[in-house]
Amino acid sequence: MSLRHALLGMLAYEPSSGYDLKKRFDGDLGEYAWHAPHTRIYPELAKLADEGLIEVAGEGARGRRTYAVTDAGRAELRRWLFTPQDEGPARNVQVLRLFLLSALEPDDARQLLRMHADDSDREAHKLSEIVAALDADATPGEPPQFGRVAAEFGLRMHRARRDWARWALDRMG
Amino acid sequence: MSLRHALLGMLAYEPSSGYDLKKRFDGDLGEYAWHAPHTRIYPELAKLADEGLIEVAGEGARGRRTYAVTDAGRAELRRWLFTPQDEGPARNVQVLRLFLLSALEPDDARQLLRMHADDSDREAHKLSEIVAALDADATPGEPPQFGRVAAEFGLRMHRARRDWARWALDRMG
DNA sequence: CATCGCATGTAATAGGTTACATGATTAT
DNA sequence: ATAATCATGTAACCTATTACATGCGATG
Repeated sequence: MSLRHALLGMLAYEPSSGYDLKKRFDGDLGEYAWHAPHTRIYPELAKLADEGLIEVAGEGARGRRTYAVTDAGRAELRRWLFTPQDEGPARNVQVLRLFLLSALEPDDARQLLRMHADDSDREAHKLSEIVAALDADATPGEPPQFGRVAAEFGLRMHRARRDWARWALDRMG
Repeated sequence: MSLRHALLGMLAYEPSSGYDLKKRFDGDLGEYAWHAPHTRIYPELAKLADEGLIEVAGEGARGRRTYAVTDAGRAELRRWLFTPQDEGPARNVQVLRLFLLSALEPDDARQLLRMHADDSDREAHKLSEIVAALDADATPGEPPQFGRVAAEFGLRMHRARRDWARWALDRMG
């Protein structure tokens, strides 16, 4: 279960309320990395607090509770991040689709590969624009900008997928 | 939910029993693409049969039921494969870990990136050996071997991740 | 006749989604 | 005033994991 670690990580970065975290899940983080609705966030925060991994750091208007990680929480986050990926069971729709290509007629398979290639190409362009915008805003000599680093990851993944699909098409003749 | 489509796809490839499918999930498919335990396979097969997407094509010893896709099932599979990925909510542990790098001290982040790089390098080597073995066995002029194509995908993904991690390390100084 | 693999199932629990609900504050 | 947004919650339902269970058939 990664939700708890996503929450720990975000709280380690800065103390936040459930509502703050929900907004982050609605943004980049939720789009590319991990998503959760508020109905899962709040109970999980309660559980984490119960286990002493986070604590209420302040209360605000409208019942707002700001949480912060405890030392135990920070240790758990580090432990998780440094545990070489057990990965759990595979859940990769993209790769699944590849495996299922073999259930299709060759013509259908080719058409699908072309779709994959186009799709990745579009995503790669989208990301390269994001990357360019981030680079334009960056002040030189700054400490590592992790959004930039994650975007680069996505960019490279999509390019690799595009190139792979083209390679496969080429190979099928 | 992709399990139903995984099952449809495998049955479209060849009629099988729940037990046969379970074994496929325990192999390559389950390791790289999608995993499911038998306790999810059987109920899902029952549901698919109920909806008329598959049907019992034969019964064997020990209560064995062999299922085959119906025309409706084949149509649903095609529809799904050709629907440009709605993808559903993000669930990507790897990318999540990247986002959470920002919650760590720079030294820790560097160390983790090095772990990522080494990890991917190891996986890439593993896959390149598999690919080499597949290529050695291949008879030239054969129709597309999809296992080979899927392996190539994995290989390229790992290489891209490795190169990305090295790029990130380089960028952090 | 014992053991292993085949073949399917139930039950308990946990994790995740969707719909519905509510009250407080800020902005217009 | 009124609407928008902040902020949290309940309940019903579905999906997934894990542990436990059972009986048949082939092999030695």
